Amino acid sequence: MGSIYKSLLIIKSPIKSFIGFTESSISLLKHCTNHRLITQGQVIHTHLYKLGISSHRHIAVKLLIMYLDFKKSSEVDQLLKDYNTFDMIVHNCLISANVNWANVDEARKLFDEMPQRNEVSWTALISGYLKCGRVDESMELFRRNPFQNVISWTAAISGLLSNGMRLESLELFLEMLRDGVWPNNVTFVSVVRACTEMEELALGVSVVSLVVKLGFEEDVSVCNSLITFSLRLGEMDMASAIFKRMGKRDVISWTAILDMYVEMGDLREARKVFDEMPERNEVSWSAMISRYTQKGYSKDAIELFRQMIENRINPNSSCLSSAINALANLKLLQPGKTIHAHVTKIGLANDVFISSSLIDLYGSCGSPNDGRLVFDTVQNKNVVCWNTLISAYSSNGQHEEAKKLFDQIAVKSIGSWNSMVTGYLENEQYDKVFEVFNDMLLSGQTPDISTLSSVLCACANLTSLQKGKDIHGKTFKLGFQHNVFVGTSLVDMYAKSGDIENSKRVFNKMTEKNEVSWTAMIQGLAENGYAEESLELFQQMEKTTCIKPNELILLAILFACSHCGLVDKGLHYFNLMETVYKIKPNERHYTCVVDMLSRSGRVREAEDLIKSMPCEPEVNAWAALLSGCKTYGEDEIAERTAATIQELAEQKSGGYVLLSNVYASAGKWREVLKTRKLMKERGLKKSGGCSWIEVRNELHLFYAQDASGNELNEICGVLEQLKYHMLVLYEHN
DNA sequence: GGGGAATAGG
Repeated sequence: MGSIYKSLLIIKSPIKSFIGFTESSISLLKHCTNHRLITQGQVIHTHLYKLGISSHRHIAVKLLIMYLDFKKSSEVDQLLKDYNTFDMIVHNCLISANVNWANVDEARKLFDEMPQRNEVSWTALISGYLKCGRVDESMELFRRNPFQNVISWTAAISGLLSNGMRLESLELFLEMLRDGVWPNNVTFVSVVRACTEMEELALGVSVVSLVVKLGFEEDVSVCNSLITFSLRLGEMDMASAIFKRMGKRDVISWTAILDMYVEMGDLREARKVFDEMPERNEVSWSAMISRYTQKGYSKDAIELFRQMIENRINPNSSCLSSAINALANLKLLQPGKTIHAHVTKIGLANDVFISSSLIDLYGSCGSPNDGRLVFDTVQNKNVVCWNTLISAYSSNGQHEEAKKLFDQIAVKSIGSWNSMVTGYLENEQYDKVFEVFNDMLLSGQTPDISTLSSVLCACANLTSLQKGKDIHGKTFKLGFQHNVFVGTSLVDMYAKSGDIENSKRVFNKMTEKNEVSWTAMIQGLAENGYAEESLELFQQMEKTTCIKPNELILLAILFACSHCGLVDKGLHYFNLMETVYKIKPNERHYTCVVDMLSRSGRVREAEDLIKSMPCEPEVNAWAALLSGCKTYGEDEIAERTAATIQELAEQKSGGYVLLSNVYASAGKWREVLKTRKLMKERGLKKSGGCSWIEVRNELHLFYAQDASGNELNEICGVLEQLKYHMLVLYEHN
């Protein structure tokens, strides 16, 4: 960036004639075109005009290209007027400009008009057809091209590749070799990309030998594409070997190797490369920022984005969308809105990547309707925009809107289906999860890892073992049985359904286990009463892996100790939490310990703990304490605790529910009714309850809020009768 | 004047 301003100063300075001035002007104009520096380009134009050389043939062509690229039609018209010979070069410029604007038909008209054409005219049109997917027309032209050279071959090879015709492009490459045309560095770049996309390791290696034979092993671009090839095929050693023996490296080489460390899961090393890179451009910044976001380090991503702005690097659309994603993860609406405003200002509001990130941001921050506003302004919506808005609606419980959108999508992607599935899952509407899943299978869409994990999660929550087993079967059919996400979901599903044997079986067979997998198994064992095994597994995890215990694992451990009467062991782990594991116990951990102490009769200690808590105790903690008091006859503490619960009940709906449950368990039905009535009067609502039954492998769910009209009356009638019977029974006893 | 390599949303 700095160099262009210096060069501009030279032009402005009185030294107007030096050797190579024309060449300098041309490269400056090229620079302005490539970097979209329109104002600077115009300044240069004015100076060249004043110097009387703006109509110099080579300069005029560059000016024409620049204005064509900036779509400045009046300037283009003026130049064409000045440039009185409307020759082949001008024609070629106009053809390639039209190709860039996706006006290939206009380009064809110009091509047909030409009295004389050269290799450039042909190649421009051949690649023009390929760019808009009109392969047949392009190939027809390619076969008729009288000026076939390495460039037109390369154009066809890479064009076929970008149309997804990988095999055809490689066949064309072989044909080219048979024709006796030698590939150059650009050809190799395209061919290596074809091998990458086909994941053809052997073929790629033989291409490498050809690269060496023809002396391109020192070419930076070729090496860069070979690094990417190695990375995509998981050959990390090969990638770093190529990088190490490169005599010359550029930003792209460095960015590619940075990505290698990220792929290997070593973000710290990636950051080291990033910090040590001799040169960074917006793509390098963007790579680092987007990877931080993807791996869940949203705060680091935002921090890097801030530094980038401070360093006056212009963020590109990838960067902006990653930054917005990071903000969405952190639910930071206000800064997100600032970027939204900025994006609108610089004219990127229409970018599909940025727009879908914005939709996601508004959805994550609870404003799906603002996401809708963004959605409506996007001109070229793609399926991701649709899916993101669906997720935004459904994760905020607006299922009708989500469904309406979903039905409007003409060509649904796997993501569209998954958005619906995840939406219902998040809102605990498990029957809908199965409904969508069945529709999906009927439509012919194959589920992916995400779908199966979600559906298994629904099975786990419904403890529907039969359905879970069906899905387990499907994972084998689809070849996902070794996937870590699917495996973890299966472990969780079997554990939650009480089938601990199968849970263990799946866990032991898993080839890759992550933190979540271990958590699911440890938790599963603890909650199914296998406290000792759970503790053993925990110790095994600490010994054999480098996974650090998380909040949930420790909760499971405390739970296990509590239910097994291992009070001292439980207290031991509780004390290790902050000192060794560096995890601050939350209210749920405290509840567990309070419960543990109360159950074992150490009621006074339990009360002391609850009172010393740095966070607000859960109602459950008080309830555990109260039941401990009852068991061990600690009337004095019981009285205090009951008063506290009564007090809490005044503030929270959960308190009343708890209170009524406490009364219910004591058989005080009149008190229960009184509490319920009190809740109603105070406008407190119990959070939506849900129940279900499984009849002939079909799930039927009932929601508390679902019941309406006659159904509700019917249910209420039954309830009233039940209540009456209970009262009568109680009074008689 | 024509061909290409690194980053990117659900």
